[in-house]
Parts: sequence; structure tokens; C-alpha cells
Amino acid sequence: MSARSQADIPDIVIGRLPLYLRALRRLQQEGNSVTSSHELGRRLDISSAQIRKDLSHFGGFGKQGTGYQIEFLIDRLQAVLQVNQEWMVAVVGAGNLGIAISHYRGFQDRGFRIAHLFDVSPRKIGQRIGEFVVQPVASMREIIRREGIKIAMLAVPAEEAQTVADHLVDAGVQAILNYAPININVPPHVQIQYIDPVTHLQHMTFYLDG
Amino acid sequence: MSARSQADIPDIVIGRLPLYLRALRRLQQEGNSVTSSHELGRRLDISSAQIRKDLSHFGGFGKQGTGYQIEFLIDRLQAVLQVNQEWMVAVVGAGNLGIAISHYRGFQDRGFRIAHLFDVSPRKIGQRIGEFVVQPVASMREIIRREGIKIAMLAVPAEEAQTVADHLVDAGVQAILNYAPININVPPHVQIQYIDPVTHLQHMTFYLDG
DNA sequence: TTGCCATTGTTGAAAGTTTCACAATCTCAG
DNA sequence: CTGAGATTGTGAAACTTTCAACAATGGCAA
Repeated sequence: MSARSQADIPDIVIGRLPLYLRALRRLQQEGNSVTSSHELGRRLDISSAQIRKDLSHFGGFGKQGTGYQIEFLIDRLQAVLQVNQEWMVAVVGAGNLGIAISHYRGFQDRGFRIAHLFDVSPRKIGQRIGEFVVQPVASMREIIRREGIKIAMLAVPAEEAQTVADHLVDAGVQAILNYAPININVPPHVQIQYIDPVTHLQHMTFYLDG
Repeated sequence: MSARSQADIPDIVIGRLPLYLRALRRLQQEGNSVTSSHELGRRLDISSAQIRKDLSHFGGFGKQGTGYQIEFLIDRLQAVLQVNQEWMVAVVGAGNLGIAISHYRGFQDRGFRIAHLFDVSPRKIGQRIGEFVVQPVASMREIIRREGIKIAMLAVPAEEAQTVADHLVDAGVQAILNYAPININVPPHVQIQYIDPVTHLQHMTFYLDG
């Protein structure tokens, strides 16, 4: 991992912080104000020692004998992950998936807001999808530049993913969440993550009998 | 990981096999018939040594001096992952996400076929979604049992995910891909994997400047 | 056939990650 | 105030994963 590697914390630790955050918000919703590494661990199926060690990278957030103040810990983790602000996100691809993403209400309160939905197809451009009007990929670069958008979600066919990613990077995007079932190459200063349900399914079928 | 741990191969290795498979199919589509650990590694951003070591767990698939026959390697990996057959999959939740999943054409040729789409809402039951008619969750157990379905995708609200998962396990499902943004607990003989785009986004924002 | 180049499979070392175990410290009841 | 019980933060140990290096081997050209 590159760039801001804040005091050299392992990437694998960073990857668990969103899970802690998600579980903490749930605990809070359920009416709790305090929790412990044991309780969190039980819920997440992660050892309590691991949770304590992960959190200790960022300072002593807990209190011996008592545990962690949920609200305080949520605040600190949001600050660490920089999701105590709202990031604008561009979605590219207005097929079934892009449309489902655009309708999803779950980004809002976790630090993200979809700002634009792009597609190449003349059939789709101009169409209204929820609160968005599909915009042409041709104007993507200028819009992303102008609005300083740093994050994009890629929901285009595999064949187009690399090309679109190149355009996004050129426009200044620094983080891409790629839903296309293909690996894409980006410069080292750009973050990339993948979502491909089939890889998860294939991982699980290894263990099934029959 | 539990159950069939075929000669004790690390789970992290199993998790990479679907990526190898995906890249190999792409290489094949592009007209290649042979590849090497270096070429695969370059595409996947994984070291060639790692790829050779991973593959060596399952036997010597390559030839010194030449590399790997793509078609042969695809066959072997599909056999290892047990995706040289077609698994029936049940989708639970006919919201935007469940609908997008049901329309997705990308499962077919990678070992999976969506067999049913379930929902609780009377408004949705009976509705036609692509090639499926939404069926009541009430009849889920019987259908899954009868047809011997082993895999389910969960696209219901977080609040209902644990309950639905319990029903699925009770019905005999052995692998669950959970799209709800919440951790769920299942017995050790059941595989579970998660897809939550927000956790990926939050992972990446850690590294962004600003 | 020989020699050169490419590439695998494998070993052992290095790097990274998780777990253990416990002193330090906090809370609370008596 | 004291002692019991709970829980954190952490250094060291155990374990896992990745990487580097290279002998062995195959293909091919001359």
C-alpha cells in the first residue's frame, strides 16, 4: 500500500477497522453505550486480543476494567478512516448493477454520497434513475475534475473496465471500487478494491461436499 | 475453515484460486493457449513465486521451460474448486439488489445458476423479475430442502439477515454469500462470505489525502 | 547432439500476523 | 478503604505467509 501509511500500520489492520465500525454502530443502535474487546470479538468472530492490538495502533481508546465507550470509539475510528466527512462518489455504468448501486440508501450515513451516474449508451444517457440523470461518459472527465471527485465505482462490462479506469485516473480519481470481474492495473498512488460475487462463491464451493 | 480441508491447504491459497481461474479464462478468450507464472503474476499483481507455490499444492500443472497449458490448468482449477458442475443458488430478498443479482448474466458460465428468488413482502410475491417469479419466504425451507440447494445469496435488510440465515441453515444450505451490512453467526459446517461495498470504500479512504 | 534460454517446483530464510499471558488499572460492593 | 472481578495494552512467542534463489528440466536453434 502506498501514500499515507500513517506510522506504518499494516494494511490488514486497516481492512478490519470498517468491520469494527459497523459492529459498533449496530451495538449503539441496540442501545448500548459501552462494549469490550470480548463482546466485539464474539460478534465478529475475531479474537479479543486481535481487536485490542488493532485498536492500540491508534492510541489507548479503552479503559481497564470497563472496556470501550462506543460513541467515543466510533468517533475515533471514523476519524482514522477519514469517514467523518462525506465523500462524493461517481458511478460508471448504468446497467442493472449501476442502477442498484444508485438506489442503495446505505452509503449516506457511512461517509459516502453518490454524486453522478455515467454511461456510454445513448439509449441510457438522459434517462432518470432515482435522483440521478444518466450523464455521458464523454463529459465524465470534466465533471470529476471540476468537482474534485476522488472516488469512483466501476459497474461496466469487463471488456471496458480497464479503459474506463484509465479515464478515471486521468480525471483525478484516487480510489476505485471495481465490480467488473477482471483485474485492472492502476498507478501506485491509486487505491483499488474488487467486488466479484463469483470469486466468493467459488471460494466456498471448495469446502462443500459433493 | 472447516470440513473438506483437502490435505490441509491454507484458506488464503483457496481464496486466490478463483482469481487465477478468472485471469486464465480471460487469457484464453484473448486467444492464448499457454501462459507462465510471470504473465499471470503481472496481470494479477501477485508475485510469480506465489502463484507457482499456490498451484504446486495441487500437483505439477506446468512444464519447465514452457509454462502452463491454459486449458488444462482451467480444467484442474475448476475441478479443485468444484465448479466443473453447476450449483443451484437461492436468492433471498427481491429489492433493488436482489433484482440486480437475478438479472446478472455472469454466474452461468462460472459454475452457478440462480434457481429461485424469495421475498417476504406480499407486494413482491408473485411478481415476475426477469425469468423468475418471486416466491414467498414461507415456502423457502421446503423448496430448498426438496431441490437440495446448498448455496444462498442474502440480499435482505440488515435487521432480517440473521433470522433469514438461520432459516437457510435449517433448510440445509451450506454456503451463504451475505450482502447485508452486518455480521451473522452460522454453525461451523456452514461457509459464509461477505460483500459490503462500504467496507471497501472505507478501507480506501484511509489512504486518501484530504 | 549440444548449448542456450526460459520456466517450473521446491527449499529455506525472511517478513508478517496472530495469539498468549500478564502487569496495570479501573469499578464497585461491602 | 480494601479486595474481588473485569478488562485493557503490550512484549514475547508461536504460527503463517511471502519471497528469493536455484537445481532440474523442456524446447529449440544450429
